[in-house]
Amino acid sequence: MPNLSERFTSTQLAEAITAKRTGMKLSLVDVSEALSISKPTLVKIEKGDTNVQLANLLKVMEYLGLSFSLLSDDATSKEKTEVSDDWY
Amino acid sequence: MPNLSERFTSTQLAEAITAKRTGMKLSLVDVSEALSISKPTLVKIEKGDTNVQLANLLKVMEYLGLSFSLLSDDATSKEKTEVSDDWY
DNA sequence: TTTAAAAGTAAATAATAGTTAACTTATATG
DNA sequence: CATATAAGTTAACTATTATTTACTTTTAAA
Repeated sequence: MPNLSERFTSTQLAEAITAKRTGMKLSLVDVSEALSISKPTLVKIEKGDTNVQLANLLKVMEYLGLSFSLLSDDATSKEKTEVSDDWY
Repeated sequence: MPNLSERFTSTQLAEAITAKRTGMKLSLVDVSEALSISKPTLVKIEKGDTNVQLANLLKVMEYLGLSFSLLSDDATSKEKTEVSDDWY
């Protein structure tokens, strides 16, 4: 059973993107051309550089079928809790 | 029971950030000064504008105790699955 | 209602990410 | 090995985001 409350670091995110892209047999140029972003920018994203536009990261993730869910450190409990619509 | 496979949109992320900040009784200026980012940038983030630096978003999230987990659309199943270390 | 604090906006400038084009390693594969 | 494809890098230039400062609007409390 996967640990659903695991935080993701930007490095892990970058690794997951590369893994998903290569698993889909897509080259950097395949993806960069499909999304109209440059290869150096895509390389930055896959290196875990956080000095990139959020919009570019989201385009890449959507194209590869990756998405986020959000976790909130809850001060009142020891566990991190999933943020849902009725959370706030 | 929270739905752990729920995708988050950038709008929902923005709303969660504002909710967490106000819940912590912090003003925009409190956060922007603590993180050395400008108030207009923080407002952009809280409006769900994705044309912001990932680094700035992550700083805000970390400060407020929010983090991501990653979901992968798995082509072989109907469910989205959590990305874990042994996923790729 | 007056005041103060916070939220939100705007415009000019500064800072920096993104693009392009070319080049250099790597990694297969015939 | 030789060749082709992909990965990764670099530098000059362009495009865009971030900052600063100031202002307007909203909210809430006295």
